[in-house]
Formats: sequence, C-alpha cells, structure tokens
Amino acid sequence: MPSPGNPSAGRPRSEEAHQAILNATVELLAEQGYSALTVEGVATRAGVGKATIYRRWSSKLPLVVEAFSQLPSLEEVDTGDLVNDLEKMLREYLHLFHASPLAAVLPSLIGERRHNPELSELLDPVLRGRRQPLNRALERAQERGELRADVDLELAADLIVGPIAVRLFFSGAKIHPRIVGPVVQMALDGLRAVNSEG
Amino acid sequence: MPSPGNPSAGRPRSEEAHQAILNATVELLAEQGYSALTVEGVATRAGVGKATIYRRWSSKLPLVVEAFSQLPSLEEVDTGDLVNDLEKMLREYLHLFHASPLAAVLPSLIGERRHNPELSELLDPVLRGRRQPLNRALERAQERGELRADVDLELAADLIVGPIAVRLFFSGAKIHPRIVGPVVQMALDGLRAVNSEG
DNA sequence: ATGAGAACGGAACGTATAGTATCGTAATGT
DNA sequence: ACATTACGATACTATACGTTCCGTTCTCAT
Repeated sequence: MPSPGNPSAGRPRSEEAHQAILNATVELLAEQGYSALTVEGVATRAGVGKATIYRRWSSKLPLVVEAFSQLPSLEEVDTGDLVNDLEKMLREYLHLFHASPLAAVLPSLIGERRHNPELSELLDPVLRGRRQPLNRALERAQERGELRADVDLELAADLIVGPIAVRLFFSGAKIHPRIVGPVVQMALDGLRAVNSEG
Repeated sequence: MPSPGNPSAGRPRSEEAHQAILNATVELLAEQGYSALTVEGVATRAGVGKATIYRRWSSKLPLVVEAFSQLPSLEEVDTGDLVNDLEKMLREYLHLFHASPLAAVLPSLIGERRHNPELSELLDPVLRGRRQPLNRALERAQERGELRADVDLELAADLIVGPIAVRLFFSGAKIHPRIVGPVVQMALDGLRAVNSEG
C-alpha cells in the first residue's frame, strides 16, 4: 500500500531510493528504449529490491510516466512579442528533446493510451501541463491584440508545434534550430491570412 | 527459413493461412492494442499453428509492420489545383485513420524505431511510401508554378501534415474534416508569405 | 532502553508470453 | 511410390512481470 495507516509510525520510505529508482529508469529508457526496460533492470541499476519499486508504483507504466514527467519542462518566455516568445520556447523545446533521448519514449506511451485508460489518466495531465507555456503565450498575444479574438488557440498551437513534432517523432531526424523561425512565421502568417478573410 | 531451397518441391505455403494471419493481427490490434497482442492469440484467431506464423515472419514485429502496411493507403489526387488536391487527400487521410483503429499502433512502432534498427529498416519504407501521394502533389504544384521553386517540399509536407498528425496521435481527439480546409490554407499562405520575402 | 510498525534489499515463486522444436499428417512435384 | 516441404498441435525453454516471503534496519512512542 502506498500510504501506511499511520504516517508517523515505522520506518519512513527512503527518498534516496525513490530518486535512485527514477534516475535508473530515465537512464535505462534513454539507453535501451521502452520495450527493453525491465523492472529488474531498474532495481539492479538503482541498487534496490523489486519490492521497493512496487511499493511505490503499482506497475511499470506509472513508473515510466513519473520518470517522464520529471524531465525538465519548458520555461515560460514573455518578451511581449509572440513571434519572439514562440521562437525562444520552440528552440528550447528542440534542445530538450535532442538532449534527452527519453523523449523517444513518448510515442510508445501515446500509442498505448488508447487501449489503456489507466495510462491515459496518468499521462494526460502531464502532457497538458507541458503545453501550458505555449498556450499562455498565445493567450497573452490575443489579449495584446497580436492575434484576433476569434483565433482558435488550440488550432494555433497544433499548427505551430505540429510540423516540429512530426519531424521529431516520425522522421526521427535531427532538426536545425534554424528551422524554428520560418515555421513560426509560416504558422502565424497562415493564421493571420485566414482570419483577415473572416 | 522463409525460402525453401527448392521452391518447386514439397507442399506450398498456404496463401489462405497467410491472409488469415494478417487479418487476425489487424483485428486483434484494433481490438486490444499493440502491447496486448500475443502471437498465440493471433494463431488461435487465425486457426493456425504458431510455427506457421514464425515460418513467415521472424518475430512479432515484422508481422505487425506487414499488417500495418496492408492498411489502405492514400489514393493520389490530381485535380490540377494544389489546395484542392491537399484538401481531398487529407480528408481521406483523416477518414482512413478514424475508420481503422489500427492506426493507434503507429506511435508504438515509431517509439521503438530509435532503439531497434531492424524495425527501422522494416517500417521506414512503409512510412515513406505513404507520404508519396502528398509529396507528388506538392511537386506537381511546384512544376505548375503554384509553389516557388525554392520552397522546401519536405518542410511544406511537415507543415501540412504536422498539425493534423499531432491532433490525431497526441491529443487523440476526433477531428472534424472541416478543419482540413483552414489548415491547408494556413500552411500554404504561410509558405507563400515567407517565400515572397526571399 | 524497549518494543511496535513499516520499509529495506534479496530471493523465491506463479503466471504469461516469445520463440524453438518435435510430433504425425497433408499436399505438392518428380 | 517417394522425397520434400508445409500444416496444426503440442511440449518445451527462457525471460520478465508482479507477488510474497524472509531476516534486517530504521523511526517513533512509551
């Protein structure tokens, strides 16, 4: 059971072990990918018994999700100019994904979500949270009048992230940060063009 | 061994069993997802022995890739107008993916590609082939002068497919075909805007 | 101090599945 | 007829998830 009946009784859970497990999970995911990840491997790498892992996470999946959610996320950028904000954040986004091979796990998780409600409940909030800085930048731009009030912000976000995400996950190719500028420009120009027609 | 020494000796492989195996794979993937797919399950559903499966596919992965590649692909559309071509094809694309839950498998496969060269070699040609109709439409438009010669067609394809792919795989939400028009318009307007600046 | 409670690492266990091997049988070409 | 190969069925090996026990260690309450 995750929470003992009396929290101030008995030996407390080792925070050290907790972090060692998460770190080992991240390392092994990066090295060998998701399907090659074994709980035994994590336990060995972390210097921990399997029971210690299952005491904290009900199965491999929640462990992976928590390890994933520990990845550094986007920092919010607010320069007062939408293009600037988006370019900076997307460059950072690229950097994060190139620097951490753990990102390769995301498609695996996504793929299983549809048939695994438990995973969906675990993963969806994490994904939503990661898009927040982008959404907020778009909202601010809308408030400033940089984007018209009737622009669909979710569509805008997909339009901006989509091309980069597709390259990142599907083609698997490294992406020059240089590409971010044109992509943002195109997306915004496209949005403006459509909206100025109604 | 997949190819016997003398192809015209002995009992020939049953084409019926071959198709039954692929069909069973497709059905089970659609019903239960990738991680729940078992070779025994496929064999049972197909009314076939496991050996018959392993005689044709070296492991579960190639089987899944071939089942996936059997999905109906995009038909090429050539109306003489790029926007028209793209809208028609993307609507068909959406229809295909909404109609066949097997599409949910793609992210799983994509996720494992990075750490599995064998899978990469199997899957990459299939993915490339599926983008062909889109690429060809863009090439034709470029020849007609509808797109400038210096437009990066790969980037253009990512710009167009990206937003829809992200919604399809990541947000997992159903997508109104109505959204295709604006997305294509935005992407192309964006491309033109950037290119007319240099 | 001492004892209760809980987590610790380690190891054994049960179940499920990938993949291999072997059975007797069925189908094809020579 | 005979050689050859595939067939479905079944048993088998190896691996890995997840559970359960062990003796030990840590922390708090008394």
